[in-house]
Amino acid sequence: MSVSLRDVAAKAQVSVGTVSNVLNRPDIVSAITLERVQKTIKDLGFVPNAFARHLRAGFSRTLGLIVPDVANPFFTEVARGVEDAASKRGYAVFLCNSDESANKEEKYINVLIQQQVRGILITPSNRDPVHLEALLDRGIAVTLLDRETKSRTQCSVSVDDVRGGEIAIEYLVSLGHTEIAWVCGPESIPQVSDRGSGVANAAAAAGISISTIRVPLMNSIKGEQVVGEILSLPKLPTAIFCANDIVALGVMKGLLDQGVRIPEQISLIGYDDIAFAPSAAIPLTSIAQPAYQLGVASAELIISECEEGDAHAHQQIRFQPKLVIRASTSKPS
Amino acid sequence: MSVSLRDVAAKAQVSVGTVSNVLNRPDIVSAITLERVQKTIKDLGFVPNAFARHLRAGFSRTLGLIVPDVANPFFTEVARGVEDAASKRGYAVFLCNSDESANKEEKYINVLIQQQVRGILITPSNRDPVHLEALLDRGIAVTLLDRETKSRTQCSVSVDDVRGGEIAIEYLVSLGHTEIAWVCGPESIPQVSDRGSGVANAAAAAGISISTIRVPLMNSIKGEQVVGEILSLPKLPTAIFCANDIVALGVMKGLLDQGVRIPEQISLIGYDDIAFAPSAAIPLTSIAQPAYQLGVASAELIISECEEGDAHAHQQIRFQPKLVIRASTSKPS
DNA sequence: CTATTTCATTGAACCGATTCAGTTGTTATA
DNA sequence: TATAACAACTGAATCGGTTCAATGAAATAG
Repeated sequence: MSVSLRDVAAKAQVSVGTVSNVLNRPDIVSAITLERVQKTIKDLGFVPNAFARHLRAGFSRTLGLIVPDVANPFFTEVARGVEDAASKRGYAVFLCNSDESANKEEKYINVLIQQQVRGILITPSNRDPVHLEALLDRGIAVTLLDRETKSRTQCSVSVDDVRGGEIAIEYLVSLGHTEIAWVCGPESIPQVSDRGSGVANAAAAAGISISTIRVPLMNSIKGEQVVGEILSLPKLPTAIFCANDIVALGVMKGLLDQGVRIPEQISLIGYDDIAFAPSAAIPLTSIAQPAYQLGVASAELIISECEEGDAHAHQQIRFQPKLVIRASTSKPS
Repeated sequence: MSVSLRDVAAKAQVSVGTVSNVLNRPDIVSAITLERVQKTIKDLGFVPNAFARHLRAGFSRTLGLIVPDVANPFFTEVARGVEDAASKRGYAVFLCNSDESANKEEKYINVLIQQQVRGILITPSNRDPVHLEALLDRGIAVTLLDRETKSRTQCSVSVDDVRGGEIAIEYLVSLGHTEIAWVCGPESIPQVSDRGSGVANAAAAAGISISTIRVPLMNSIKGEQVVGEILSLPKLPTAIFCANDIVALGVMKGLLDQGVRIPEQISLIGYDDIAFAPSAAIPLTSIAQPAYQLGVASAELIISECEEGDAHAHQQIRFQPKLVIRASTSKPS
């Protein structure tokens, strides 16, 4: 069935040790043997068994990536970054989807331990992930993704969500808006609460008060449904900031259906700058996050931790979000 | 560092064989020993090393899934289906992104061989994937995903794209449209060419001719840009069928920007029924594919192939697409 | 011409879980 | 009482690469 290193050794008339050396330290093998063995490897179609290799080595060249929602374009971009960076360094990646459930998260962590992954990149569902500490005892590196650690025992790569919230509000204020609504999801989602803090900071700095409207789920249907509530606020807002683009697009549709003109009557700004934002009915102003780079940075960080060992210093990398201005925002009339 | 089965055996004062039996055939172990060993396993935090287990067994409980584009909502849904079904049967899944490149595809196949996956689910980039045959010799099951096989040596799970094209055109014809434009991508993409065949079939059956407009990339920007070309066709179409929803949303934006009313002046229909379709500026009529079920079915199929061995009969499962009618289509005026 | 170093190669031990022939102890059958 | 049948458990062999002390051969030094 499968060709083993021993088969190659027999066919090439050398010892198993030599074949192993051809694979791992070709420089110490004589040119003539090297060539003969390499030819045999090709002829037999030999592919080394990663299990056996890493069983002996005690560690693998595999990473685990656990995200709360692969369907979210932000995380697919992150995943692409992780994959690209990892495969450049010869690592394979298990992509797991926790669906925001701590249960599924724990289950996947267990699977990844069984698979002997070298490191785990994770966006934990709850704020204080105690169970991750156990991984370090097992010699599995852990890097937090899109979350910041207080503990200094691990690396993290995140985007400054507080600043993102500030940027959005500061921009609206700079345009002259004073009646602003903040449409967000459940406070339990760290991104939501951080962006909310940014909103509060900027509002305080500008000396204005901002109405908060909460949707139970961050999808476009809920965004559309919440428009009625927005339009019946005691003071009609001249600008709306949504916690993500999907919700913002729902709100946009709801407003347009009600005959509200964007941005003339109400300005609208989203978060994430998803690929579809420029092609929305009204091209959407949004806060962009460097999702791909986030993935690349986290993969490189964890791989360096795996390979440098004790020489590795834990780092907390924090990216800055960026305002992308399109047609959905303007001065209030 | 890591706790091995031998450590558990020593601590619990039994042989390694007994500990193994506790894990794999608990019924043949006496109740008292069973309990003692299980307690020890918990105390030591022992997690079996999948490498060693499968090195011995000769096969793993891991699958590989290779898709052309994880960012495409269709494939993320498929992936969710695969993951859910696989993890229900105790299998882990490597998710790989080939980016439509045969090169990357080959590279990932190699990685998956090294990881000793039991089976590979793949949407191959080219129509005739010769290199996949080699996997069968290695004892790795292969199932085609969203592609059909002519060869009877493997399973496949697909959606009838030809029928999908027919359904869309038949529906438009039934509304009374006779001037229809078909906006599609490169002919090299199998989905595009199959849907195109369906369009041609239905057009022939209805005795009408349909203008084909091709975009080089299937994204919404290209969709928006192609609107000029559509509006300058010798005969202005009363309906447009797009090869996927993303392109359709671009076309929708382009039309609305030009002041064209949808569906009064032009009806619009997409393909895939992505989550955002109902929330588009004009809710989009689309052809839905059972993406999640596609994933579940393919995972179950390949796992049964892995476990039944020779008893397994290769199957070609083909799902039917479904028309979802929303506000973007109506009778021509 | 021997002594020492260098270079290429060998082959057995090892990683950790599984498997199975074999051992021990207990209970049912003739 | 002898014997068969069975249950519970043992421990060495095994899977396929990797590693490293040991070996042999050739090159260089004394």
